[in-house]
Amino acid sequence: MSADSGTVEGVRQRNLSRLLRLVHRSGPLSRASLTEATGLNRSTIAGLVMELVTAGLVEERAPESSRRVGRPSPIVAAHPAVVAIAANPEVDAIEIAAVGLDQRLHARVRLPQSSVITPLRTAELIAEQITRWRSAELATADIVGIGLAVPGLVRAVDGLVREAPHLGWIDEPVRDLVAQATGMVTSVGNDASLGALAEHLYGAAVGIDDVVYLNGGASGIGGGLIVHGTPVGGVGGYAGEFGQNRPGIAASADQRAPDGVLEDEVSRGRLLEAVGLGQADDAELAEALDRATATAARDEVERQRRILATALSNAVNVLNPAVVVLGGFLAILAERDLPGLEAAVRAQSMPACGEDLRIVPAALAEDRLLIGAAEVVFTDLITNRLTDRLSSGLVLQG
Amino acid sequence: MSADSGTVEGVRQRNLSRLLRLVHRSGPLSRASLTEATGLNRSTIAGLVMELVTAGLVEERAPESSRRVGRPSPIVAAHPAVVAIAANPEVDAIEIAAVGLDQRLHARVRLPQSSVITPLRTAELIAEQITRWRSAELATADIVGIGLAVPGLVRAVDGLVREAPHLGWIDEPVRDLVAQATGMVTSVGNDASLGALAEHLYGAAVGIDDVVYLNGGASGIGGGLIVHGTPVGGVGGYAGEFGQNRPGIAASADQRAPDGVLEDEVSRGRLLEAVGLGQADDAELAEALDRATATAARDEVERQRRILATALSNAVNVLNPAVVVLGGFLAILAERDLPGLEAAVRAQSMPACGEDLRIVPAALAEDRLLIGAAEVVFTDLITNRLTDRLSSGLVLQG
DNA sequence: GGGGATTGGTGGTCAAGACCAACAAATAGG
DNA sequence: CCTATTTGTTGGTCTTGACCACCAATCCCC
Repeated sequence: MSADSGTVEGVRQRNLSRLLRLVHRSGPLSRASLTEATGLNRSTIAGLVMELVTAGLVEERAPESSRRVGRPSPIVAAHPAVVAIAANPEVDAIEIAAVGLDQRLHARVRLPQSSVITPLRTAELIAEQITRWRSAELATADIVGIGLAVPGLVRAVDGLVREAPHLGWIDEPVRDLVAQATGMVTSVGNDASLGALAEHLYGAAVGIDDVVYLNGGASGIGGGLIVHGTPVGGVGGYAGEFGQNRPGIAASADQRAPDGVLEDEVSRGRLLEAVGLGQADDAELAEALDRATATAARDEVERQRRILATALSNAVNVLNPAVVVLGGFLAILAERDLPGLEAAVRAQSMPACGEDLRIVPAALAEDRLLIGAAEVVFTDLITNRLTDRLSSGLVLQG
Repeated sequence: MSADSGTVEGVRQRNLSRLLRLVHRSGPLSRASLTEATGLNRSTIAGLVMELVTAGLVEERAPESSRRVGRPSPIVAAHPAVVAIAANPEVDAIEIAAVGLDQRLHARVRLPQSSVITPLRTAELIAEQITRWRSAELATADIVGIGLAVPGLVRAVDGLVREAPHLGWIDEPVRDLVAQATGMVTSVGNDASLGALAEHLYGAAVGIDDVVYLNGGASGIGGGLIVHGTPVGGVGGYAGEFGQNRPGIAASADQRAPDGVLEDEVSRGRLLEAVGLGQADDAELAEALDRATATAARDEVERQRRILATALSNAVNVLNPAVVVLGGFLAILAERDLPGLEAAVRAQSMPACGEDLRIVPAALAEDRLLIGAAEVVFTDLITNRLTDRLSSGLVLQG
């Protein structure tokens, strides 16, 4: 409301946002490159940067030796003290991290839990961890908000966790609980959607505006969409649930679960079973699959790849993405023969849709969920909460 | 380039666009309601409206008797002379219309063709029709561009028709051909995507930001997506090809085409066959289905509805739309028991995704394709080409 | 070490656009 | 006919950014 988009003051807001977004996403940039990227005047850039510096959001550093003619341009970087707290509650543990506006991971802990974590306990643990960090790693930090990645359906409007089967949560007002416990602005999102966001911004799909992301975890298959460069939520914010789709299965012999959904057929559990493992992490699973000589194991891999290919084709036909990013055990399945999978998907898609398509494994490690959760906080800060940070520079008038 | 988004001049551009978009989409509005809708100052609105009036894009009319206290506010309406030409080439005919910025259909013809129309012939026919109209219905009209709705895959960047199986077109530079023949700005889009756009703006999904649209025609099933209130194209612009998806079919007895795609199973042809008709339009088909007593016909309807429900569920899980709009024979299938179809879709979707979902038949008649095609022209005009229309009002300074 | 090139800093001017306040116009209702 | 209310109209103000000129800083290359 205060930053009317139609008014002249709004221009400055937008330009400040553009600048901050640039240095946040692209990393440290010289002032010269900022003028080039934005098309604004040198003096304008100088003023905008100064405002961001005084707001404590950005830092200017001595220029690097650029190996170029001319006066070196100072480097503008995100202020290292600005951080967001990201958290990811799981069945057996909760992971909490402090992610910097400069894309650095300032701190990170994994707090194992003896029993399944509750929403209230989640809020408590986050609050405790923040106070602990505040007197140590984050003593000088400027915490701008909290982002949660929850393995379940999250209603976008109010951060209510509708259902997190893995955690046993139903209709839990997680956002409000955490906000109350910490007194900080909090946002909650679906873990897979946040993974998609992270891969889009910093991972395997950087610069790609149309992305389909599927992640294979122990509990099933989740996913997220990027359309026009922005994450897709749908009305409720529940979009991306590829795992619940009913896949077309060409050969009926390939079907294991009658009337089952994708994650019943393409599952980590079935892969573990096929190689005779009880529990294993992704690396162990990949290795076991590499070693496996039994035809049963290989057949299971091929079966799952066939079904996955059809499921991906359906998504490709509808969304025509430039890139499909696969994470978790789906990446393992894919990487056993990436061109083969691409070919299989192309064969079942509209030819034109297949042309521009690339299938790639996820590039970010497990902290992609935390990065994505933090990113939501930063996006909110940059686009909506900038005005509040820009303290009164109006004294000059007197 | 000229209208930098970060500069002050861009503000006026955006405000002019907002105003014009409002009167175009919402119809005639009083100046008072424009100030309320935009939050801009009265005097600002006056200036903006005047600029649009002098540009010939908008008209001011005497105020209506508002039955309210106070000075009556003049009505701002889209200028009735501003029109876009919309065309829709089909197998046996080409349909051409002149759609007004005021949402009126100024003129419309259907030109039957003895043989399948070629791209070149399409361009010629459009050009001829325009010259014909120019000396009659559109004598005083201000034609701002041409929009084509093509039943096939259209590459977004250059308007190349990659493949229109129905017309036998492959890699035809339709946009350039039409632009050359007419000398006018031309845009080309997939017919179903344009139908989705029309339903979103003026039809069954007005005000809904997340829409899935499926249209059942004689040649198959096409579709379009609206996400965040804007049409989704994907990288190439081929998004929305639901018909090529491989549906999950729960009961193998329901399968007719082995390894077939959705439009092989759910098809107008199979319905006609089931009721023993050779050719029929949608009304006749609906009536025949109503009359049909043979269990074979009813079974076929139920079979197609089952498969359609699964296909819709898949889309609902991934996109979490607020509304699914069904057109063509899919509307006939759906309307035989709309709550039943909704229930079937809900049963196969994530519960949360199903909650906010409504399934509705398309509200616009067959001209929805033409409306959508014209809309693309208007959107381009409003967002990109406004600058060119605003002729030099700089004389006042002297 | 000097010349050329690029960029930052400062100070000032200029144009553009939106806002604001006061006034005029037009209407309903008494 | 008069008043209250709403809205158009007008002229002035404020903020913002562009542009310019000049100087200083720093680097590459000769």
